Amino acid sequence: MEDKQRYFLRKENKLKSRKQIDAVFSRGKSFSVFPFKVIWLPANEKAALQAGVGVSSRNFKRAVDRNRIKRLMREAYRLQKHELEQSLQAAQQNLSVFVLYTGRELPEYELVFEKFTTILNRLIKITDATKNQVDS
RNA sequence: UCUAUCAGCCGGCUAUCGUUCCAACCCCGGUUGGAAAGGAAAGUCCGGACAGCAAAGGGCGACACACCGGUUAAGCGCCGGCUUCCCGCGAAGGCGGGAAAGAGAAAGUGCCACAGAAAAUAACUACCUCCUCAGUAAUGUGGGGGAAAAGGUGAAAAUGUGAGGUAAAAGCUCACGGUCCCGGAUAGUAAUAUCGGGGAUGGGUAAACCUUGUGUGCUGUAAUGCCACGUAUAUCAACGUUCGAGGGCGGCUCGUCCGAUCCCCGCAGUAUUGUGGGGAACGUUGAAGGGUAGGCAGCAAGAUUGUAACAGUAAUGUUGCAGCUAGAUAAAUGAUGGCCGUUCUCACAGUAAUGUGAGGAUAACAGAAUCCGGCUUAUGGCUGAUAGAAUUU
Repeated sequence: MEDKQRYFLRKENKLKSRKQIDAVFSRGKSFSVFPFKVIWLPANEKAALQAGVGVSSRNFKRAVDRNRIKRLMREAYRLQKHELEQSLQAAQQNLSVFVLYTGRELPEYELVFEKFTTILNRLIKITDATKNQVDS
């Protein structure tokens, strides 16, 4: 059969530069999948897909809780992002995504995993739609 | 068994998928190996290291500190001692524990709730005395003065007791005390204690202003140094132009800004040239502005960690031996399982200790961001030591 799918999440796949993040926030479009808010921008100079996660320190005062949520989000993203990558490759597009947690309570891992499935599906739909626009 | 204090530790092994850094290897983005949060990493409250800027000297102001000695790189920390106050024990000398907002109230100003006549230039009642009036008188009315000894109030009422003294009294005088000041002896490094001498007799409050003494330049690792990149006769003002092409500003960079020099014009001269003016270029200062926010160093071997011995009442120090122990930057150290251990609940067996099975939990407070020494705050469980209390034998 085919090779086993690898689930990397390296430095190159993360949205790290302050400039890039500011660009995503100022020019990107967004949608919500409670308790998450997704901001995306169909452009990226450095890689095909870069993603970042964030938690407001207004809702979570302690750094321990913020770290926990960000770790859960990264884990859920890491295990499910390969489909989005394939679809991007097919559409020949680059994408920057930033996911914010807007809830006020500590989430369970199962919930985060589920919600990320729907988030990634919507992103795939969006890329397919833009692809069709380009084609037509 | 419970409470308090101190010290130590926070599960172990393993599977799958991953993260950051380091090293090695090669097919150059993969493989293998190693390392990867805390006692508070927190608050940013003190003190330093390190770095940059500033800097003649003095005064005013502001802020901090305030018994003594030791300790330390340093400190408002820590250790030991002194004084005062509080609590307990004791017949007492004293002992044990705790706290201190521990310089000055005799430089000045202010304030002192309620109660009380009055809270600081004390006369309400009661006391003494003088005058007036009434009355034979005792005495009483009104007014003046003396007087802090008595009363009650209060956290606090003008230094306590006794004697003299007086119309009544009063440190008014005397004796013994208390408190404060000055100078002395003894003990102690000193704070201070004890003893004796002289003088004074002023209520409290400085966590009221204040006074005295001592100390303090400012900013912080986004410090700071270096590299790369960006744009190109492309801002304005002032002053200026030689031995060499850089300097300065900003977190960084560009640009503004300027020089050597170059160009143009006038005048003198045949000419090299001299001189004057203008422009460009550039230097310094100031004002205003655009872009970028990437990389490296700082940045991980140190007032280092563990341990032993020695010195010291202790804080702490010295020496020996062993070890290397996170370095991210939208910020790594994780997610999901399994077994063992610990613990809780239920069921069964057993007099009981306990055993078996099923189910649950696996910890609280909390996440490095330049690094150390402290302080403060948040904190569940287990183990050990010490002290106290209760119960059983």
